[in-house]
Order: sequence, then structure tokens, then C-alpha cells
Amino acid sequence: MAQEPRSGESEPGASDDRAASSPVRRQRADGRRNQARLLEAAFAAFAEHGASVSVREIARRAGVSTGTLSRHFPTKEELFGAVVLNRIGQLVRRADELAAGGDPATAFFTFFAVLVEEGAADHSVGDALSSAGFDVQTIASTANRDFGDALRGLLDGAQRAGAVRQDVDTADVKALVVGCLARERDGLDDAARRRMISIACNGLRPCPGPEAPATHPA
Amino acid sequence: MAQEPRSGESEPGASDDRAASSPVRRQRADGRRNQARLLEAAFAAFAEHGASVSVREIARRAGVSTGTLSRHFPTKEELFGAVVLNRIGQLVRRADELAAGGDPATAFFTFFAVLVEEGAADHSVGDALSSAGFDVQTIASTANRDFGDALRGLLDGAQRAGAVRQDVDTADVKALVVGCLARERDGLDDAARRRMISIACNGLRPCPGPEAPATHPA
DNA sequence: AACTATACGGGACACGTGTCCCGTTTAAGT
DNA sequence: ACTTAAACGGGACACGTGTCCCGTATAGTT
Repeated sequence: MAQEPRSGESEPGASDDRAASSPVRRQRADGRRNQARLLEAAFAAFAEHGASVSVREIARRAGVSTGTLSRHFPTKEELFGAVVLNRIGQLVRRADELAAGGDPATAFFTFFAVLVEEGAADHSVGDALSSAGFDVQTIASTANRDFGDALRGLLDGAQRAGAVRQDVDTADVKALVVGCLARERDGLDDAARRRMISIACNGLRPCPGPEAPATHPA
Repeated sequence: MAQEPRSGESEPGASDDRAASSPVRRQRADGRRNQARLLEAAFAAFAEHGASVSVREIARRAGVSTGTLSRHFPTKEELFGAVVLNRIGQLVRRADELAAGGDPATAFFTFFAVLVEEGAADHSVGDALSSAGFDVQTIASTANRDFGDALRGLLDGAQRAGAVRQDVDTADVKALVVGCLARERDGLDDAARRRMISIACNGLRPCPGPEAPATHPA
């Protein structure tokens, strides 16, 4: 079912440009150029409308037809995966920088704020976090695990430093990010975003007292 | 456009059963029965799958055809609106009970927990809160405003009592509920839900100190 | 210059959705 | 019992989606 050549950048150990000239004709220049434009257009479109944007819209933005898109990325899921793989990579790098920097507490909380702000600017981040529509776990499993590991590392550090309550896990943090992003829908002012981040981070701090609300009083 | 008779229960001041017998034949018994079954099936289906469930599935559950569904509820949005109108009514009543009860702080926090638990049991609640898919504001505007007013009342009380920081608004609270519900996707154990509620409520409490994380340090 | 595999455009295809019409059945009133 | 309109079932319709095929153009090699 797959078309046939399926882009490049993976198989032989040969250098990426001007590969072996005699055995097979490797990849055409315009093909690689269109793939790059496609990736760029998909990046922008997914950021603007989330994962629900249509492939026709992406192809239109890239100035190519849906057939071309389909050859480079046989399925929409692969295209989305390629895009979020990029984003995830950036976030993981950011997390590593923060982990290497100052104290673990501010590293974690800063990363939380970064997540929310990136998610506000790029809707694909939120869709990937909340697994909306696609099973990103399957597509970008490696990158996603990297992201999970990075987040876990920061969280562990903050917990060891006593800045975050011990019982929270990474899924809790992700859910809080999703909550902060959900606030964006009505009244997307900057103050509200900062306030939501503040609320979430304060909630993550160790409880000053055992004053959790009753769950089922009535 | 609209079929023609459009169910009953709205127009004349006559009693609901055995209306004026001579002028026009009012409504048939099986019609009312099927409408009730439809509403019941829609309630269950929306609770189970959220607003994304298809009208065919709802009709199948009710044991009627899609044509019948379409006559009683000309559009899916109306059906969803009727269902969430019910749910919203229950929640508003619950909020009023809590407001009439003990101190405002526990009333507000308890209502928050109720919202999360109801949302976990009924996916239509979360979809209505996050305005996923439909513009519930338009359909169930009155009920939604009632809900907003009720939530605002509880929030105001808790804020006056000093139990909740002054700068939060109802949209913040709704977003936090959505965040708690987002946690349900992976590992939907009861402990996680309670933990998320605890985190959110602690975050809503007045800040012990001005230790909000930096937003853009790098 | 000639040739060939690669890449492309455009549209066809299948699928699922919500909505609506039409011929038939049936409850209710005379 | 007969009549009539409300209610029904089932399918047609339009729309949007993602995917894929086929004929054509072109980049790259000989």
C-alpha cells in the first residue's frame, strides 16, 4: 500500500546529498524541496488549528496537491507525527537546559510555564499532550518517551527538593497543562494565562496543611 | 427547515395531557413515548461517548430510526442542548443546596469536586464545559447562564471568606475542572482523580507567599 | 539529445457524518 | 366503521474527510 520510495534520510550510510550515483537514482531536488515546504506548512497549520486541520488545507498552504502530500506522508498521522516530533524535540532540549541550570524547583516550574506558553502558541502541542484525535504514542513513541523521561526528571528533581508534593506524577502535570490551555478559549489575555500557571504551580506545591476538601460529603 | 409540529410542552396554557380535543389533534401517545426514549438514550450515549457520538447510534439505542429522531429534534445540536440542559439543571440545584448549607469555602470546594466527579461519569459535562464541538452558549444559553451565575455565587462566597484568591474568575475554575477531567485519559483510578482535585483546590487557595514562578527567564 | 525513473496535479474513491423527504402505518377522533 | 393527520421507517442527499490511482511533466543521467 505504501507508495514506494518514501522520502529519504533514513536508509544507507551514504552522505545525504549526492548519494551513490550508479546503482539507483536516489531523490530528486524538487521532491526534497516540496517535502520541506510541506513540513513547514503543516507546522504552521497544525499550530494554528490543531490536529483537526484538513490535509487539503495543508497542501493548499504548501502550494502542492494532495497527491504530492500523500506521497511524502502516506497518512495524516505520519505528517502530524513528524511535526510534533520536531516540537517535542525542542521541548526536550529546553527541559535538558533547564535541568542543567539552577535549582530543580525553578527548573520544573519554569518548564511548566514554557509548556503552557508553547501550547498556547502552537495548538499541536496541546493536541499531542491530550492525545486528541491521534495516537501519538504509537507514531512518535520514541520522542514521546523522551519527553516523558525529561518531564519525569524535572519533576523528580523538584520533588526531591521538596518543592512539589510527592504524590504527583507526570500525567498529573500534563493534565494541569491541558487545563491551563483550556482557559485560553474565552478571554485569552496574558494575565489569565499567567494566573492559571500560578494556580497550577501553587497547587503542585506541598500542602501546608491537611485541608483537602471532602470528596463526597452529601 | 423545521418539520412542523415540533413536539409539545411549550405552546398553549392548556394542561399537558388531554389538551383541547376539538380544535386540533394535539400529540399522539407513542410520539411522546418515543421522545422520552430518545432523550433517555441520548443521555446515556452522550454520557458514555461525549458529544461526538453519532445520531444513528442514539437512534439505534432508542430503537427508532434516524427519521424519527430528526422529527423530534431537528438538529443534533438541539438534542445535545436538551440533554445538557437537564444535567446543568441538576448541577445548578446542587450548587444552590451547597450555597444554602454550611460555610462558603467548603460549599465551593465541594462543588468543585462534584463537578469533576460528574464530569468523569458523564462525558457530556466535560464537552459542555469546554465547548467541544457545539456552541452550547447559544443552545442552552439560559441554563448555561444559570450555571455561570451559580458558580459565580459560590466562588464569590469563597473569595469573601478568604478561602480562594481574589483574582480568579469562573472561567479559571471551569478550566481547572477540564484539566482534572483530562487526567482521566490514562490511568483513571480514583486516587488520581482525588489527587487532581486536591491539587486544583490547593492552587485556588490564597498564595502563602509571592513565590510565583518566573514566566520568561530565558 | 535521448531516455527513464521520479515527482507531480487533479480527480476519483470509499467512508462517515447530519439532515430531510416520501410512502406507509397507526393512533385517535367522529 | 371510517377518516384523518400524526408518527414512523428507511433510504436518499449533500457535505467533508483521508487515501489512492493515472496520465503527464520534468529532473537527472548517459
